[in-house]
Amino acid sequence: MNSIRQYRQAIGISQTELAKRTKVARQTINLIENGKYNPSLDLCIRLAQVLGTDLNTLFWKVVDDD
Amino acid sequence: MNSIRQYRQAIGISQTELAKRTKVARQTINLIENGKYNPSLDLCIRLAQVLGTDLNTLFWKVVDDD
DNA sequence: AACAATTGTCAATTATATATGACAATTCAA
DNA sequence: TTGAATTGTCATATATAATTGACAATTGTT
Repeated sequence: MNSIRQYRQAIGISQTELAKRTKVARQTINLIENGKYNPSLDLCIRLAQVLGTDLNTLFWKVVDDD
Repeated sequence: MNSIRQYRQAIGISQTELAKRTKVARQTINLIENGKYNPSLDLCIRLAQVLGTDLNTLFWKVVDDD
């Protein structure tokens, strides 16, 4: 689905630590990693910044149309 | 702020039409164009698709750090 | 000037993202 | 195999995204 977990583990931090750095609750991170909901743009941007990547890489799924 | 209005006008459609195509209320489009709030990721993705662009182009503001 | 289409905005409501606290399940090192 | 850290999940509460309807302000056309 999305690749937040992989980026998080790549920098070796826990959900708790990622939550702290992006200023949300740990449960929010958990739900997002498990694809259970739909974060706000602001949070997506904070996630991308903290994970050292960008919006497209984290959230843009190319849909091929044939 | 963001460049949704420019992309919308580039394809020559009204807020009402963009709202219809992204399946939200016109007021929602208006608020987003005027930077008054924080859309959901799902909506950001629909906007990027309808406007023929991508998340980074619409919403990723590069912060230079020096 | 008059009219139509578009945009800005307000108030009230509904849907849902996010918070908080708590606890069970799992993973992993001692 | 015990215990600590991490993760999954539940229930309740709060903040805010998004809807609906309506109307004023603006822009564009004839």
